[in-house]
Amino acid sequence: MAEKVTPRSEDYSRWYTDVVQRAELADYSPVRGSMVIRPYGYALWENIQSALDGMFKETGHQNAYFPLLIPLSFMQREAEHVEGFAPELALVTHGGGKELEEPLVIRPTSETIINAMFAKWIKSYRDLPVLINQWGNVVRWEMRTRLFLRTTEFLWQEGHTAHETESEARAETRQMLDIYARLAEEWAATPVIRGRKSEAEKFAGAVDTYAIEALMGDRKALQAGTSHYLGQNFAKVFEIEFLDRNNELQHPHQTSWGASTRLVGMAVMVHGDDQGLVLPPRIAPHEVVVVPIARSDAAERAAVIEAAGRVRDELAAAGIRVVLDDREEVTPGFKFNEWEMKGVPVRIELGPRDLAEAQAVVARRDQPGKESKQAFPLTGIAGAVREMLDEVQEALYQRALAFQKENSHHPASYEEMKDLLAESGGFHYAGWCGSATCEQTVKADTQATIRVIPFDQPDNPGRCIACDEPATDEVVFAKAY
RNA sequence: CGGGCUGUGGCGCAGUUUGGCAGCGCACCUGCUUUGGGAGCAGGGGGUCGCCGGUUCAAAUCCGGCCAGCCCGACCA
Repeated sequence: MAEKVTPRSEDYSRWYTDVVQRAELADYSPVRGSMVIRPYGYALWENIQSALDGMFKETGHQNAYFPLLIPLSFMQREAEHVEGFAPELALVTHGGGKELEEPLVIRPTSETIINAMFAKWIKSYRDLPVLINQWGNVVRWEMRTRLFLRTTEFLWQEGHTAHETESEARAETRQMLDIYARLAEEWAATPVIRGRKSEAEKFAGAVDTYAIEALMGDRKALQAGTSHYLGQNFAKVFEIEFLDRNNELQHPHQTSWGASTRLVGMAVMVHGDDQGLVLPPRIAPHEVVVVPIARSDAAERAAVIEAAGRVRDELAAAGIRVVLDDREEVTPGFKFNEWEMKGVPVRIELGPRDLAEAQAVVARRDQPGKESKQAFPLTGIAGAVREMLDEVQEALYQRALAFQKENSHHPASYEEMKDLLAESGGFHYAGWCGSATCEQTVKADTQATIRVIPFDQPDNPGRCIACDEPATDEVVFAKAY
């Protein structure tokens, strides 16, 4: 596989690109801006996917699938929506050797086609709520791309719901944002800030956009999931109407919400180190790798391999995702480095010395080096490893949380914020008067944008960091991906 | 789309200044010895030098054009 990666401190961008490729998460494809997700990266995505999918279903959503190709005219119905997406649309103009009468867009998101269908399906308040999710791919013609973080085509899920009332729809929006926050925090071990987007940052066509924002290792913010309250905007233009309980015609209130393979990039950037990936156990394709240390003596070798197989079976029986690396063509030292590159949370080494003492040597990925290795008795090893995996999960979260706190600032003045942003990035909590002008001023001066207006607000938001007028909210400024 | 860098076996590069047999390291294949932190030795396979054109006896090398990728900015999950 691979040797070393560019050190994180030397060049974070290159470090990220190196790690993604050398850990075999993804590779560049022949098509500009698009990527191939390799089996190891896809396994990671599948774990994220199944965690989310489970939470969606627990909250009453059903999966469905809508087509990739959307009539251009559908996209044009909602004015803000088309304006927002027009620059990044990919168009299909020919099919079957002929020019199409109407161009088709490759979906950048599916609000329009889904709502066109909702209009057919929703007639009565008894049809509501409609709670639908779709797993699929979308295409947005991006100028600058980065593996997982921004590619022309990416995988995601998009939820689309319709409700009788605004309050019900708004509650749905918040519920789904909470699910994204749980995914980030409980599964990906990444603390996030929950909040609302400013007018400038919100989804094209939404009334309100909510998002979770996480802090990456280079102190830049990453939007890790969004949830939109769409109001009746789409319902009106797609003529979705239902008869309410008073026999009156109404437009439903709607939501949409999405999270993408970007979450894979987030996990890489939050936890990785100079040895490569560091994966939170709950989303890691393999939670444990067993590496037998077998010398040439045939009998000894057979005994070690057999014992390693038993350890593997015992862990698997305990529900742990475990892999036995019994390759003979590479040395144990090579395997250690390779699995560290791939971020496997726990490694078990088993050699003749261990067999003699009925033990195995266990190493944690989040505590690199030989020093942190410890020996566990083979008896009851599955339980001990289970416990260690939980500790690793928690330790990764606590470390990321400490990093986020260290890099969250409450600048006393605009000058201070500008200096801090130029030096080191991070989250900057500051008052904002609510004007787009001040938002733009900050962006022009510092490249930082309002990432979120957090739900958690202080009693008094103080004064606007840019204009010093009384603030309406405390917001989080940061440079973002 | 602007600025910068780079295109030479799978990967990383040298060779380009001064035109003259296409090389090195890693990876790959075979064999033997190895195996507790990226093994050793021996043998072997693999490249129309990004593409098109020009100059020349001769082009990876000089000239013109084009294309692609990466990094930095404006747009975005």
